[in-house]
Amino acid sequence: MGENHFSRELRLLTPTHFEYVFSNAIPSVSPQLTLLARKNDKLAPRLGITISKKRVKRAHDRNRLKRIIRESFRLQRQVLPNVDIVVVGKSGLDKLSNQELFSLLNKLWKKLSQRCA
RNA sequence: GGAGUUGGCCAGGCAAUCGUCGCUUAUCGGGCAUUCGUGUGUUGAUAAGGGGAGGAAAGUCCGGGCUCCAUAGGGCAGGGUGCCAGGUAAUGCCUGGGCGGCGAGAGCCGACGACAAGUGCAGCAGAGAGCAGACCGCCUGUUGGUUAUUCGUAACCAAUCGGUAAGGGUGAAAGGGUGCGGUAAGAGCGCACCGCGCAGCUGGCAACAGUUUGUGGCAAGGUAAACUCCACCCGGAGCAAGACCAAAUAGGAUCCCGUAUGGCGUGGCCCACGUUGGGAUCGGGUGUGUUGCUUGAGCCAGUGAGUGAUUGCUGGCCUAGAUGAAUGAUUGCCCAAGACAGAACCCGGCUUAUCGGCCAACUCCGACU
RNA sequence: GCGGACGUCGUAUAGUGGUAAUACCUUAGCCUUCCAAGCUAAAGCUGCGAGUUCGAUUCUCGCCGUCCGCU
Repeated sequence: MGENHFSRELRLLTPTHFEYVFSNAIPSVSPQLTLLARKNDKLAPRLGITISKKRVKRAHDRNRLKRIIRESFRLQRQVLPNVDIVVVGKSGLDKLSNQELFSLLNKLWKKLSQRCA
């Protein structure tokens, strides 16, 4: 297995996982995105994404945003501590270009790893 | 060459690196089940191979398949469709035809049955709006007045009893059109032509068309996306349907109602059919399990039938199946510079969004031969 | 994914084919020393696009938006 893989162990899969994060989270906020994190007992960080239909209307855009968030997480995974992260999309998220979203996420990952360290 | 109409097709490409979801094969390791054992099944990791969104995947507006309720049966209610014929699993779709409208043409558009069955509706304006109606006007008569007079009356004015649908005016709409006759003035009152209805005949499966036929006699005004009538169609719910596994809408406790001409069984009511209690609360326990899930009214090619939609036969092909949900990111090159946009049970249509490009057939205009 | 309901002044609601109504709000005036209350007046709406009709908020169709229910 390569170093930058992204398999099912690295995702939040069930509502109980999400509840765990929401109940006691360390935030990292920007106008378009909110990141919530909480330390887990695993050996790697895990990612969950919520973007509601109300915030981003088109399925096509929701898929695009989720792909880019996953891709960014995959590339920055080695830098992150062992935490569960939930990415919450907000209104206006679909206005960002791919480049803008990547740089925004990089900032937020760094902020999170500082706070959780 | 320009302008246009119709039908069909494509939906950026290539390379490198990293990554994602199924499938197949191989290797490795562990657990479980089974076996005396080899082994087999299941599961995990790695590697390789091959596959992985659309023409609209969208809206959910129709029609079906499939599943459960009864094998979905009868009636009422309700809803839908609406020129004719054909196609289809079926349709509100498609094809061909008819009729009407638009266009110079190729072509395009049309909820296009019935108001000479019944009931209703039409504000304001206007005299009158429904087996109509007299405001102005036109005309006969009567009465009164004035003028003229051949003393019989005549003309004009006013009032009034009537007649009249030609003209004016109102309105979205005022009960055929033109001409001649006719009349006090008029009028389908009569006649001619045109238009219209009904019947016959001819052509056509039919819608409908034609008619040098007969007849009516000018009505039967408009409106059915008003009720309604006529013809045809429709049982309800939806994969969060449903099925399987485990104790699993279970089993248990308490209370209330009911005890059969009753209750329940899925979505209006009655019948019929099936079944035999129903409801509330408490307590306990528990899945984001497996399946349904992709081979299908499937696609491609050839050929036969048909004007066509479509369909018969033969051969070939397998082309997403996720379940917090997969096609992406970065870089480089090329060009016509990339729009709208992401499957969630599956098909057939319709509608809506959409950068551009290609092909075929046809129409009109111009030039040349 | 499936099913259902609703769009009328800034807000909450009426309106069954003929000039779109009511209350609060807003603005102006009167009243008051001033404010509030009260009185008077004004302004401001049928989600969008087609169709039927003489005429559409109303009837029909298509879009757009909002809300609700079903693991």
